[in-house]
Amino acid sequence: MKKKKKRNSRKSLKRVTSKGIASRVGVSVMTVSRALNNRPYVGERTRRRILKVAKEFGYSPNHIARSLVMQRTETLGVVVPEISHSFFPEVIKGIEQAAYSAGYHLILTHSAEDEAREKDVISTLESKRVDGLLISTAQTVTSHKTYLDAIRMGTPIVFYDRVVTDIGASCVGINDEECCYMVTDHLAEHGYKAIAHLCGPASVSIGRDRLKGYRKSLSRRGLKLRPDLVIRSGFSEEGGYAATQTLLRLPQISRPDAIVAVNDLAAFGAMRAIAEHKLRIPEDIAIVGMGDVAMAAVVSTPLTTIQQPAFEIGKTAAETLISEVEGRTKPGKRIIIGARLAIRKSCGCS
Amino acid sequence: MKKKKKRNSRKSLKRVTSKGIASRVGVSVMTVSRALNNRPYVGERTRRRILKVAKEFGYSPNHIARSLVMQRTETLGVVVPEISHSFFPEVIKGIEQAAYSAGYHLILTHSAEDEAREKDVISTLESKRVDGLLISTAQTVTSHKTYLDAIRMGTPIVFYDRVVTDIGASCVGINDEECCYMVTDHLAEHGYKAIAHLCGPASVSIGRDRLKGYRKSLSRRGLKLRPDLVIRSGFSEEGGYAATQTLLRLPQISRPDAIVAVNDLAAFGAMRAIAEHKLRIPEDIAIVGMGDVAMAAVVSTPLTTIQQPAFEIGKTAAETLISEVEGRTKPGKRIIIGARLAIRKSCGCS
DNA sequence: TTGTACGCGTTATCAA
DNA sequence: TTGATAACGCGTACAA
Repeated sequence: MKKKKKRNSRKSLKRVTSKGIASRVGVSVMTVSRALNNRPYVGERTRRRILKVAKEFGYSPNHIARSLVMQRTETLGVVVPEISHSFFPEVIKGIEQAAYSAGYHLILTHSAEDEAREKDVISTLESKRVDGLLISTAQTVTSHKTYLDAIRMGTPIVFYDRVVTDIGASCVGINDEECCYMVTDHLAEHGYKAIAHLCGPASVSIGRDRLKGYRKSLSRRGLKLRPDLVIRSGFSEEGGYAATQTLLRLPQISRPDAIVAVNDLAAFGAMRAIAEHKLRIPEDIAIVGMGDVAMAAVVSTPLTTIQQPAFEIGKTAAETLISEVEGRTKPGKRIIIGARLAIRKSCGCS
Repeated sequence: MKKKKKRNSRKSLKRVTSKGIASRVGVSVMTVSRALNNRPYVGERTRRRILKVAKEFGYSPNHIARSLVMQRTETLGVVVPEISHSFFPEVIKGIEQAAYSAGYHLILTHSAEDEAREKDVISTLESKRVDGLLISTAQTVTSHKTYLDAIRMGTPIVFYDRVVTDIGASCVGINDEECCYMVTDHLAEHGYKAIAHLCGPASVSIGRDRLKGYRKSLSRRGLKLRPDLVIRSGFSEEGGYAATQTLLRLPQISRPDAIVAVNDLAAFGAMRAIAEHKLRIPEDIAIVGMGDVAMAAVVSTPLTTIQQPAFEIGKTAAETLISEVEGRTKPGKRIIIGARLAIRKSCGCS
C-alpha cells in the first residue's frame, strides 16, 4: 500500500474517496461502493467496518463522479423569468418540494425576461447535464429553437405558467383563456361597458390566451372590442402603470370604466396611475387582475383577481418532469390546474 | 478508426463529445479541447474547422466531466430557510446576479426552518461538490457542527441575514441590534411605555441581537423590562399572531401599548390578532416590524419598519463567497449592510 | 502546433 | 462474496 500524499492544491484536508476507505479497510473500491449504496453481495461484517470508517473520515460520496458514469445528475434546471414576481417564489417552493421528495436537486437560473439570457442559461444548464428543464418563458422570446434543441438532445422540458404547447413538451398552468374570460365577464355582467385590457406580449402563452378570454367575454356580451382599450403592458408593475397612463390620457368620453390587467402586478401599476390621477377605485374605474399574489388582498382597495395556485403549479410541473425523466410517462401533456375567481373590492361588484 | 455504436441507453441522440468532434475533424481530443477553450497552440484553420463541426453537431461541453478533473464545479449551494418569506426571493435575486456575472451557478435548497432538513441539504450540497455555501440558518438550529464540518472539509460558507459569527465564516447582514434599537427607541421616544417584543429564537442571530437592541432601548430610556411582554413568536405570520393573542389576553391594565415584532411577517400576524380583538392600530396599540417587505407599505395600516436591503445582502454575500472560493480574500469577515428606519402609520408617531 | 498517457471518483461487468 | 478493469468526458503534463 503505497500512499503518496501528492497534490495538496486546496488548503484543507483532502476529502476521502472510496479508494481511500478501501485501502484503510483493506478491501476493494467495489466492495466499498456496494456497502455505501446498500447493495447486496457484501459481507455483513465488511459492510459494518466500511460504514464505520466512512463515517469516521467524514466520507461524502462524490456526486460529480457518480453523475459522470451514471449519465444522470438527479438535478433539474429551473428557469424563472423574474424572481421578484411573488408568484414565482411560490412556484419554486412547489418545485422544490416535489424535487426534494424525489431526491432531485435544483439549479436555479434567472432569465430576467430576456431571450438572450434565457438562451444562455439553458445552454449552461445543458452543460451541467441536468436531467430535465422547468421553464417559464421570458417575456421577449420569439423563437423556440433553444427549447427544441434541448429536447432533441435528450433534455426533456416541462413548461409552467408561461407555456409553449406546440413543441411536444408538457405544460402545466391554469386555463388562461377561461380564467381571463371569467374575470372579464364578471365585470361585463355587472354592467361595465368600456372594459380595457392591459395585455402581455402575444408571443407568450398567457398574454395570448388571456387576451382571447377577454375578447370572448366582450363578444358574448355583445360589447364592441375597442382597439384603443387594448394596451400592451407586459407583466410588470411599471408596464401596468405606463399602459394605464395611456388609457387615462384618452378624452374623458372614451375612457374605460373598467380594466382587466393581465396579472396582478400590472394591476398594481394601474392602481398607482389611477391614484395619481385622483380617480377612485372602483367608483371611477374598476380594476381586476390575475394571479392573486399575497399583496392583492391587502392593498388599500383589495384586488379582485384569479386565484392561481402557484405552489401546486410548481409541484405538478416538477412531478411531471421527474416522471418523464424516469421514463414513467411520456411528454406532451397539457395539465390544467384549477383556478377560481376571488371577488374583492376593486371590481365594485359587491 | 473503429466507431462502434455501443450503448444507446437514452432514447435520444447521443451527445457529441470532444472525442467525437476530434475524430470527425481528424485531430486529437486535445486540439479540440484547446480550440473550444480558446487556448493557444491551435492552428487558426484547425480551430475554425473544429468550431464549425462543434456547432454543427450541437456540441455542449460536459461540465460534469470538467468539474471532476478540475475539482471545481463553479457552483454555489444556497440554503434558504423559507422561500415564501418575500425577503428571501429578493436575496436570491441578488445572489443570482453576482453569481451569474462571475460565471457561477446556483443550487437552491430549502431547509424549511428545520435543522434536520438543513443538515440533509448541506450534506447533499457537499456531495455535489459545490465550491461554496450561502446559508441563512434555520429557525430550529441548535448545533453548528454541520457548518464546521463543511468548512473543515474545504467548503467555505458565507452566512447571510441569519448569521453564525463564531466559527470563522464570513457573515453578511444588517446590524440587527442597532436596527432593533432604532425601531424600539422610535416608539420609546414618542412616549410609549409598555413596549412588547415578539422575539425570535435565541439560537438564531437575528433573534438574539434584535432582542438585545430592544433591551438596550428600554434600559436607556429607563423603562422596565417586563418579561411578560417578551414573547417568542418566531419569524412567521402565524407565530406573530399566536404571540399577540397571548399579549392581548393579559389583563387590560398590563397590556402593552406598543409592539416591536422581530420581523414584518410576525408584525402582520400581530396586526391580524389586533384586528380580531377590535383594537385599532396605532391608537390602541402601535406596532413596528423589521425587514420592509413589499407588503409592509401597502397593508391597510402601513407598517413602520426597518428597510433591510435584501438584494444587496444577497449580492454582497455571493460576491464575498466567490472571492473566498477563488482565494482572493480570507473568510471571517463581518459585513454590515446599511439599513434605515421607514416611518409609516402603524407606529402613530407622525 | 499537435498528440499520448494518465488521472479525476465513481459504477458496471465479468471473472475469481 | 469479492476484486480487477474498463468506462464516463475532460484537462494536465509532457513528448513529438
